[in-house]
Order: sequence, then structure tokens, then C-alpha cells
Amino acid sequence: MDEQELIDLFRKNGIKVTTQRLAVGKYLLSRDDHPSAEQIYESLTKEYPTISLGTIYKTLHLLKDIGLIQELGFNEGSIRYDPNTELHINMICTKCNQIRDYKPDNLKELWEKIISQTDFKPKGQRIDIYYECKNCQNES
Amino acid sequence: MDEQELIDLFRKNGIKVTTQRLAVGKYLLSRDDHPSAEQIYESLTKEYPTISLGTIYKTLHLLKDIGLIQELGFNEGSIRYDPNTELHINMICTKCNQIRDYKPDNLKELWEKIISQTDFKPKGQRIDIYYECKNCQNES
DNA sequence: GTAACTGCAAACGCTTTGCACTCCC
DNA sequence: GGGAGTGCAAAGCGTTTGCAGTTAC
Repeated sequence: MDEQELIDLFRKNGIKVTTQRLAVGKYLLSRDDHPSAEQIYESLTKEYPTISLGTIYKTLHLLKDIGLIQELGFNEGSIRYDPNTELHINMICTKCNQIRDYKPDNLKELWEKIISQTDFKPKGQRIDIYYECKNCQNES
Repeated sequence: MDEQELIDLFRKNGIKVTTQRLAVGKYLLSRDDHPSAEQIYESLTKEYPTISLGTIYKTLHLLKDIGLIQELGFNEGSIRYDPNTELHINMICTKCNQIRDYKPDNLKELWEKIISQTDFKPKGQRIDIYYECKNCQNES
């Protein structure tokens, strides 16, 4: 998704296009890890020195409401933000907490087999795999 | 798991068997929803009026360390505790936040197909499906 | 007896809220 | 021009921590 599409998405949902919202949206779309609000703030504060954490949080809720991102709550009480709302697996390192998306070829097909057994209509899903990433394996 | 097995599990892990730990462990094992620390506290305070939230939290961390339960972090910042550490799906109602376990017959087989494509060695997993439960559907 | 555990209260950290100021439309 | 959005600081809330008193072993 490029900047213009992001602007269109905001307009379509009747919310004003502001520098801050574009900055947060573009930043998230550019990442394939899943940053926390704090990480987003740290990164954006260089280019936008007056941006505030409060605005980041408000923007994140907005982006969630319009379906651009998914929130992932973790045990440490933190929330990470995932710009990939399609079916995928979050590969989460149990040591360094790094998250990478993973999308096996036949995931959709297998997933449909799993949910076809129920009469519920899923609105969404979250699939995590916990493992130890290569960096952390090498260190130990 | 009955009380004696729980006691054995504590002993095996070298931690003392106390009334409070047994109470929290037995309570969690008896539930198929996934209570929060607050819910556990509310429930146990009737039978154990002096139990404290601090102790509940300390016990929950302990139970997690010995592998009896799994922690599930949620977006609202809360953590829920799941006594089922086997492969299963958490069916989560997006309205009332009720959680039920769900275990399709062929889940294990399909799951193994999904992870067989990677060379990672998973240490665990979490699978959520978000939906609207029957109670909430009827209300709307 | 003593090391581990409990209960309490204070501290902590992330997130939300309220409000005056500012900016998009 | 006016309502929506921002930035700041204070409040909120679930969780953790420190410590004196208590309990399991």
C-alpha cells in the first residue's frame, strides 16, 4: 500500500488526513517485525520531534478500527502492532521477542479444513508459533 | 489432574505445597474458560478470605514455570490463564471476551502439515479464532 | 529452626483521558 | 469558521516488588 492509498483509506473512513496519522501508517506498513507503540514513538520522534505517545496510541486504535492493522497482546503486558491482517503465522522468538511473519504455501487450504468443522463464522484469527530464532540459538 | 497429582507436581519441582497454591491450581484445572487473575481472586476470596492478589500473581507465574498453565496476553492489556497446554484452538468472542477451547478431530494432523514446512523447532503455539458467540448473536 | 511463602501496600509501566491549543477541510 | 486532531500532563489499571510476619518441611 502506498501513501496515496493510505490517504484514500483515511478519507473513505471519514477521518482527517494528518501528518501524524500518515507517519504512523507508513511506518507500520514499512515494517515486517511488529513494533510496539514505544518503538513506533522512538522511531518517528526523529523525523517528527513533537509527536506524542498519546497521539500514537490514538492513531493505532484508529488504524485498528479501519482494519489496517491487528493488535497482538503479549504476556509481558505489551501490545505489538501487525500491519498484516491476512492469514499468516507469527513466528515469535521466546528469547528476544522478535516476531517474523511466516506463510506456508498450503496454509490457507489447511486452515480452511480446520475451521470447516465448525458452524461458527470466524471474524479473524491469530496464529503464533513460539521458537528460538537463529541469532539466539547461536548465542547460547 | 487430581489434587494428589498436583501436590506431586509441586514437590517434583521443589516448591512448597501451600493452601494458596493448591487453591489456584485446582481452580484453574476446574475451569474450561480462561480466567484472569482478578477473576481467580474474586472466586477464591469466598473460600479463602485472606488470599491476596499478589499471591495469585506469584502463584500463576510459578504454575506457568512448571508447565501447568499457559499465559494468554490480550489487547485490552489483560492476561488470561489457560490450564490446557496441549494443542488446541481458543475460540474468543469479540463482544463478551468469553473463551472456549476447541479441538477439531484432525487438528494435530493438519497442524503438523503446517509446521512440517519449516526447519524451526516450535516450543509451543497459540491459535485463536475470533467470532461472535451464540449469546451475543442473540442479543444483537 | 529456617528458608520459603504470604499478605499488604507502595511502586511500576503501559495505556487512557481531559483539556487547551492547533490544524484540516 | 468550526469541528476534529494534537500534545501535554495527570489519572487509571493491571502487575510487580519489598518487606515484616507466618508457615511448610
